[in-house]
Amino acid sequence: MFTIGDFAAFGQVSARMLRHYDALGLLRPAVVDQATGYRYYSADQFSRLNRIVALKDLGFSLQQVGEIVDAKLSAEELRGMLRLRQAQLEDELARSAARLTSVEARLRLIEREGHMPTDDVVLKTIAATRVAELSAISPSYDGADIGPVLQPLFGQLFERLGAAGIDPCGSPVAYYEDAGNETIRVHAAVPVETSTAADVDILELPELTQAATIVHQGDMMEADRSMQTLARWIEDNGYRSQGYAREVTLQFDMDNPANWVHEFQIPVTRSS
Amino acid sequence: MFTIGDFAAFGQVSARMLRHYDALGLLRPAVVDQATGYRYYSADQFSRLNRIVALKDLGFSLQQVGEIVDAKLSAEELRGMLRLRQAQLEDELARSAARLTSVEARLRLIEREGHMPTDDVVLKTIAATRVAELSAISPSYDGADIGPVLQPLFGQLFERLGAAGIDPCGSPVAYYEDAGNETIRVHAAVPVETSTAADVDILELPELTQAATIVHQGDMMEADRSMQTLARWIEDNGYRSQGYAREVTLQFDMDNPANWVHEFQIPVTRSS
DNA sequence: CTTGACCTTCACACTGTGTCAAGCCGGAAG
DNA sequence: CTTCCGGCTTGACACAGTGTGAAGGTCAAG
Repeated sequence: MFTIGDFAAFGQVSARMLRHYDALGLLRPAVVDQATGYRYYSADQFSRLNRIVALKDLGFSLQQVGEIVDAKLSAEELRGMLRLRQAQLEDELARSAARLTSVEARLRLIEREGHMPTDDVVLKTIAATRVAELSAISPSYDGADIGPVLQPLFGQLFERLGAAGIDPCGSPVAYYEDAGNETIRVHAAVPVETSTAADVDILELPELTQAATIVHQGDMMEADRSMQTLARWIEDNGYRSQGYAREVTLQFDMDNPANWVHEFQIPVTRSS
Repeated sequence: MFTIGDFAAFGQVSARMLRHYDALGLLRPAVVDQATGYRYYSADQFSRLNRIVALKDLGFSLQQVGEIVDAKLSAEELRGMLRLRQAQLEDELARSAARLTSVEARLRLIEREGHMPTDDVVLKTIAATRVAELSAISPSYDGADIGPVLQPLFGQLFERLGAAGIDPCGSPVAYYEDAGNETIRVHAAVPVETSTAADVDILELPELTQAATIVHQGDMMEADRSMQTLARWIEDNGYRSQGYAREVTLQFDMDNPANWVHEFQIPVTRSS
């Protein structure tokens, strides 16, 4: 017979936990003194304690541990749980590795620049969106060329939507495609509910399962700065860009570009 | 200006969390309507939100995130935190990998035997212990040879301790060393507080930083079964044994070996 | 009998997040 | 202008596993 303290010390758990297991019915003391309430454990209960500890160390919850040790599960169910746990652990492993890469990237960055970045890149999922859009050709990828094409395009888009009585239901999005001969096709889009409209193209922007995003504040002439931060992040964190970037306009001020806020989104995949 | 719902949807967090961050002072809405209490966020707050999310994704706690984004930390402290986090992540990674190995080992075992083992191996740390001991030579490692040497040895040990008025303060431990010529030296030890004694050897059993342990119930003649389970576990889980095993007697019944309970402890290290 | 170590129960704390309930508010439709 | 729905507010409870502390009873040794 062991007192709770002795049993705990030998079993590498705290007495607190033994009481907890008792309360959960996971491991009942062999004897409880009726008068004093003292718990006493027998030596052969170490087996059960060890099963519990072993299972818990595998990362199962106490409830799952309970189901497993009390053999409420068939071998088949058990296999299932273990496989599930295996998958979870593989996932966890990948996630930890990615975090580690990110932390290391940040350390490198801090060594290089002497401070932490204030514009932070975030990985997110962007849902598919139905948009109304217009497009046009710009002579180059240069911000100085794109602006004069894009802005009137948005003007026209909103004008036509207004005329058709269609309301935008989200923030405007711009994106670009190679159009050959060094030119690019500029798309001005805005989320809508309707699926038909006369003067504008209605289409579905596909989901981006994983997109690296950064918020850019200020004039689009300085977009390069943010795009470079983004590009470096993607490389440093072990991703590869895949497809065209999108620019979401979060705040627009006709008079003062310094007040603009955009989010850049680049679809990425893990590079192996 | 974004309502909490819009801000949340775009920032990939829940409105619940934004309220939480508000309460923590981590991210205050740009405007709170005094009359209604409605929170309104400005577009440029996405930067801060993203910093928070990025840091949180690195695995920092909200409190740490708060310290970091509010720049209460020098670059040096920041580096420190990142390094610490890096170490933690490496640790986590190793732990996850070990768990994964264990889960896989268990799956193999279940495939092989059709059920889960009921005797579970647990990895633990065993603290250094001061013991009083006697030793003798046994002709072989065979249980049939060891028993007749060990039992009288323990008898003698307890007798001498009793005569010297020294009380054991823990469970008896046996261990074995090669003594050349196929023989082994058998040690019978028991923890004590004193550091001097006449008739017995007093020494310190070294700490076992990592020991694979299993509880064996019943006669020591069947110890092989448990030892084999232990050996297989060590191999399957990517460890290597290192040094001599110890047997701790947790329950002893003079008359009925079936009631005996022992724990076997084998020091191990991760095999690369 | 006293003392000190150990036991009892009960309760609160942490972290990050979900969810529920009761009630107010904003905007659109009738 | 009313009515209605969806979104907002606060407050609370919950989860899982563990630590900690208080208030009080018990065991064993001196």
